[in-house]
Amino acid sequence: MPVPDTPTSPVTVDLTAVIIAVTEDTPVVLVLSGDDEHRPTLPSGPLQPRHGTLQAGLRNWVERRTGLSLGYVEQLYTFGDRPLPPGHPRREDGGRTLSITYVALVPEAGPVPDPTRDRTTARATARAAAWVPWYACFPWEDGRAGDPPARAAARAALETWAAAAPDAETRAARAERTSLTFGADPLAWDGHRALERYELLYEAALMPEAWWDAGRAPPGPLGAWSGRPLVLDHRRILATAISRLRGKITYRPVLFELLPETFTLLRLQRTAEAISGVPLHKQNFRRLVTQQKLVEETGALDPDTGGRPARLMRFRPEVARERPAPGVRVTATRRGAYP
Amino acid sequence: MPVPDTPTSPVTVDLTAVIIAVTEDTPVVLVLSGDDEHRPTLPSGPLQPRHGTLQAGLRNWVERRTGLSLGYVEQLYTFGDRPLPPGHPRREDGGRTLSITYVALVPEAGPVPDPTRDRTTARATARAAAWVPWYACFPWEDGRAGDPPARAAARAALETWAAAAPDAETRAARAERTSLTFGADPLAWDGHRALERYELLYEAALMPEAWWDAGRAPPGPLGAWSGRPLVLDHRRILATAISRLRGKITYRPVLFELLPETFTLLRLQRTAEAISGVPLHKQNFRRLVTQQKLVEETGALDPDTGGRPARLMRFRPEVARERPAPGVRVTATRRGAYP
DNA sequence: CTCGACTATACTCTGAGTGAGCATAAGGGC
DNA sequence: GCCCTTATGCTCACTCAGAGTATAGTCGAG
Repeated sequence: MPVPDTPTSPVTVDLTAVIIAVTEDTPVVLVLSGDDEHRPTLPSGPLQPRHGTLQAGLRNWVERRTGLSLGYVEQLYTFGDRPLPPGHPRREDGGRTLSITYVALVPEAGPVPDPTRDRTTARATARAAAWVPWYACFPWEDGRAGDPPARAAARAALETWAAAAPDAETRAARAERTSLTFGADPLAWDGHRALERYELLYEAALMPEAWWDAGRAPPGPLGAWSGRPLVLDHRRILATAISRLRGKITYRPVLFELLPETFTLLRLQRTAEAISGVPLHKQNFRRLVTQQKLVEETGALDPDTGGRPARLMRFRPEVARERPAPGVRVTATRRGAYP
Repeated sequence: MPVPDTPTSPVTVDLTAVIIAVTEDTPVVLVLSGDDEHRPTLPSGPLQPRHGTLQAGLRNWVERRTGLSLGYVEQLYTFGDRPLPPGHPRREDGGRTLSITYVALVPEAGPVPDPTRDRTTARATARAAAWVPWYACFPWEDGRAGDPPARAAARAALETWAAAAPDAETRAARAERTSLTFGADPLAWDGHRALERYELLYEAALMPEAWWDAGRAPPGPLGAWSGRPLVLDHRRILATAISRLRGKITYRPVLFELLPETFTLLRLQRTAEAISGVPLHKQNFRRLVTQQKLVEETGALDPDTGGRPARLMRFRPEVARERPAPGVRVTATRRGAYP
């Protein structure tokens, strides 16, 4: 319902993909090799008239850029307030760029992205694709091996920031948010708040992106704990995807999108741990998965388990009809870390 | 990263609001009086250059259209594949309209929308705003008084549709989806699947919108069970909002956005029931809310309870720091319906 | 060929949380 | 005071989840 006398913005829409896999118990995301400043970038491309639907447009871009043909795809969020490049406070025509972002899950065994594929079609934009581990970008999010040092470092930096607030009220508010998202009790750590944590760190100017977006250089090296930045707001987008996924695995059987047709229970557990960033109790995890009837036996055994061979399982899709919210509960073991 | 040789679509962006309140235990949504065919429409307006952020643009439009100034607002979904008006298979310039949709929650006690406010600013587009009960649009979603007749009617219509499938495979798939979303067991009813249910009914051509979108008139009256349609895809958007909200109240304290500053526990329960469409066990609900420390006593009593006066409570925001997922569990009482 | 390392799998114990319902308290109308 | 209404307190049974112990297979070193 456009109103006649009101101008509308010229808008460019970018379709951006967060493509997730879990390889050797490591959660990874697909990026294209860096921009001018050598920062990795998520695959994306502009929405075009020939794209029938938004999702079709996304699949098309990903295929052209990386050769990957996606399976599970889900819309993530629409970002409209992109940081503008310094020196360009606003586009001349008053327009703006929207990013409609999607998460895609691909099984480890899926085709490996092949940038040459793109080059053969003579695209000037072809760049090398690579898998980057999530936790290289978010070291504080990986609690699988116990409370990571980066977590304490982030908390300390935030506490300094909170204490430096101009007035008591701001100080209290900052401390409140810090304790809410980075609370010191490892048992109360809430994996779902990954996005909140990134946003807090950004706001506290502890992420270099905050400085770049402001058109300035970071005051100094921020330390290894702060992780690897991506171009523009792509690290924020990745944080959004992580938060969303961590929630989703608890009530929908999406984990299986990340696994091959058959897998062992340990493999399933490691995948759940990779996504949630938390160590799980092995026996209880198996009990949960089996008595929820999420999987069924194939009858085959995995030959290279190392010890006693594990049974190979397969996902049982019927579970969706039987249980309202089939998924894996993720509560960290009290002892922290793997046994 | 636009690619030089690829055309981009001219895109118009519409910001659309699903504004929710609960009045007298009825969940309602704010609509503007009908379009040409007298169908209600959600408040919306085009994104403009002067809007700083998407959310600011939305708030601005809602304020201009209805006089409401929104509190809690959350992005819902971006729809890009709007049904095109019949006779216009595609816009001449190849462009399209995106709808970025938001859910807003307002307390019952909030200001009542006043369309005259808009008229005084001489907008030709001013139309009367009204609150429409959700369940007028989705009669099958309201299970508070026990299994509603509309639910059985919808299921029956879907089963007919499934049986009429051309081949056995399609037949099985349709029956599967029907039983997944509309399963006959009232105990297994999953409130979160509201969107899936609407989409299934749409696909089965049991919603008039499906016919309109195809450029045809529905073959006949569909029966009261099919509920009240909205303009374009707005009923789908509302279904998306319902699904999202039903999920969210279980792990975030958003219910309180719908309530005045102080309220009785029964009022809180009725609000939870209104949103979830399911009757709750009174004593257990109180136990949950109190021992989760979601609320605290104000010391005051509600004078017009009817029987024994109820204590007035208030939300305790500190709970967000103490509990990872503060919210109200919604499991229907086994007996169904209110006692 | 036996032992030890390693991993898979089975089972037990225990306490917290939840579904259900009974019982009691505190108002109002008559 | 009786009865209706709603609020509030409490019990009981049962399920499920966290933690840990115990047993079963397989491999490789000695």
